[in-house]
Amino acid sequence: MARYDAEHKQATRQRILETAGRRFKVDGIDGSGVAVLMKDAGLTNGAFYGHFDSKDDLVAAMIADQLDRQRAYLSGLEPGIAGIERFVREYLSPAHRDGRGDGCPSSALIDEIARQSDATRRVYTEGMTAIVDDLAATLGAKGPAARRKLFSAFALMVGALQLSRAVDDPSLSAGILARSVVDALTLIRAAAPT
Amino acid sequence: MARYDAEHKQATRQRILETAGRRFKVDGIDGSGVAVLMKDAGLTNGAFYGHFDSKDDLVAAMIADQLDRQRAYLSGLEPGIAGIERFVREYLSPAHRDGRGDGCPSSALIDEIARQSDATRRVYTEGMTAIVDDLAATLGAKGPAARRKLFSAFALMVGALQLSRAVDDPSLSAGILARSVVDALTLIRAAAPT
DNA sequence: TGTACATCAGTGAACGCGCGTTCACTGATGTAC
DNA sequence: TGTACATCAGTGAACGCGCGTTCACTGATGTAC
Repeated sequence: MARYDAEHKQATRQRILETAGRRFKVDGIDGSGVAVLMKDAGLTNGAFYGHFDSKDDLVAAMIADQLDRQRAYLSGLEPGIAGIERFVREYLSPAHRDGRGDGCPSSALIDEIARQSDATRRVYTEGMTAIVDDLAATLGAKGPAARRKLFSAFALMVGALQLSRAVDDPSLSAGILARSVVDALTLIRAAAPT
Repeated sequence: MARYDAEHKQATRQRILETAGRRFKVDGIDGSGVAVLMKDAGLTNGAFYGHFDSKDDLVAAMIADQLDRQRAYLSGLEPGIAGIERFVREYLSPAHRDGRGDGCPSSALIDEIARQSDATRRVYTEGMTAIVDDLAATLGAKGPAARRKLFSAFALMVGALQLSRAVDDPSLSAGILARSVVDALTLIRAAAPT
């Protein structure tokens, strides 16, 4: 292979992270093999270890990357409660339910994250705290109580999306999403200062 | 091996279901091998296929069994809102967070359930609907709107327990549980007829 | 009552396969002279 | 300007291992005679 300029290897690593994120969210972490991940990224299995120490190392990096992307998406919304309402409606939509690969890493992987290495759980905790603190700031809410209220509201969103995916009855699935939009917005409004 | 009485094989099947339920909830479905499951149950790998057609078949039977147990547990609580409050507090407790193996199958496995066969998702949908309808009946609530409200409240409980397990900061984990008790009870009270 | 046999839950070795990981090798290009 | 060489991202075969599944076999007991 060619000798590349300085950014090339970094770009390949980023490409592996992107495609691995999608794969992991669709098939699970245990359900996705390194060889398949690399083929998705247009490479062969052997090249993996030039970019990551191990699959565990990739998992931690991929969680960090996914939460960075989610945070960036949220920072692009209009400020205040209006942007958050938009977020809640998009999150609890049939499109998000049916598009795991492009969706929220928490809703697709949280069961497995709880079983991962200390490093991965650390990175998840940091990423989620950053996101929730951003949301609190947008609402003008401060302090640990506001953070807890927003984590609780986010928990409802994660749980509702997961239930809507697990259930095989389309009208029940749609009903769960619709109801949880109302409930999530109620909890979020209660977290904003009056 | 000995020739056994009529109940023997049924009892063995039940033992496999119990131990598999615990294993799957601790290590995940993809993370638990048939040989290990059988060793847990005091048998060797080959005996498995005398009881189940495949690992997929076991997974569906195990989800049905786990939800049956959860439903039986709920039916043993005192009737009315008092029993439900007790359920919510036990569900969102540090003991449940730290005891995946003995806990709620939804909180441990819902990500994976969404990726399972049609048969497993069918069984999950039926089991969850039965549980939620029982809760609605206890509250004296009826109809699809009450069902949706209770599914939404249960989604909050599932999501909050999962978040409390995924996060590596003990005080954040405890804070999420404490806050979500309050929020879950608010949503459940709002689902009861006035 | 005593013995030969049918039953069948469970055993354990073996199957092909994909897993995570290692490593000797390739080959296009930047650099040195 | 032309050529030899060092670099290093990526290749692809191979490693030991555990996976889900199959199957010929075992052996204690109920039943037939």
